[in-house]
Amino acid sequence: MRTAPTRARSKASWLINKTSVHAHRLLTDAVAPVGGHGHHFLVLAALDEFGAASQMEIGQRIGIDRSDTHAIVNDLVEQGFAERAPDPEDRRRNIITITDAGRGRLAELDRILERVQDKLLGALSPGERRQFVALLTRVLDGQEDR
Amino acid sequence: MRTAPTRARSKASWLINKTSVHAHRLLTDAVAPVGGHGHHFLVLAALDEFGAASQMEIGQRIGIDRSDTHAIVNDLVEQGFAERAPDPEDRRRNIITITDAGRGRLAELDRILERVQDKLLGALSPGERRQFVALLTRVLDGQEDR
DNA sequence: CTTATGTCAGCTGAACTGATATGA
DNA sequence: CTCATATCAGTTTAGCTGACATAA
Repeated sequence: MRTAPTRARSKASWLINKTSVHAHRLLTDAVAPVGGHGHHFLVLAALDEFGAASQMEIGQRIGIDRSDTHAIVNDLVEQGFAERAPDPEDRRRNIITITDAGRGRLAELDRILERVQDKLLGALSPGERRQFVALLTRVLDGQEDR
Repeated sequence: MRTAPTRARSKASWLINKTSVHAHRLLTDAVAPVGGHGHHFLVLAALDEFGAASQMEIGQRIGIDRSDTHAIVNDLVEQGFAERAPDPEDRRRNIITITDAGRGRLAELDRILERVQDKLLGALSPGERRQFVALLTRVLDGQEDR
């Protein structure tokens, strides 16, 4: 069954929004059993990839609000996946560091997200998936360079 | 500037969600001056393309909740873009019909969305846009056939 | 003084849930 | 009785805004 009128289907913005709803649901469903939200993965991934950072930096890297970064870091610290310490060089800042437990958690989330990816892109061949991700990345970059 | 860690970037679900936020903002910004929301376009488009329908049918066609369909149809009726009348054959139902004013509004929204599309996919060539939409459509269809 | 960072409280819109009334 | 449809009220969550304290 076609779930939408073809003229609406031709609008990429609608397609993206709808797909995003599915993606989000797949992700939250997959992550729920281990407790935690999608943003936890992003923050841990940023810490693992770029090293310890201030909350401001983390938020900018992954494109989330500083208020939300604050809350997520709180969660991670509470669960022992990250540590928050004042920056001796700039006492306005907190330096956030990923712990060993955090790296373990990250690996776990990574596996989960890999499965989500498979479910989401199940209709595409490996080559098409790469193409799709490449196109999406360019679209997103185009938006963020505004 | 890269706005996200590469390992997170490699997750299509994150890319889609982020792009969706941009798309949504572009759309609401573009539609705001004429008053109305993105869903108004979808409902009008569905009515124009498939003809008068019950609210249930409309909601299913464009994939939105019955409660929200109700509210949107209220708006459209209030603005004179659609009419709601009881179905003589099944008095549980309302038959929603698009008006001439509604068709005019639809054309207007269509032009606006075309410009949104251009802004959103500005980084892609015409051929790439077609490819992108085709891939997105297949991903979405794959999700909806669950 | 201005600016950057962190923290907190609250707002808004989207998607959804549950309850209810009515009619098939 | 059940099921489908419409309506309404309320929940949840993401993304965001504004205010404020602290320190550069």
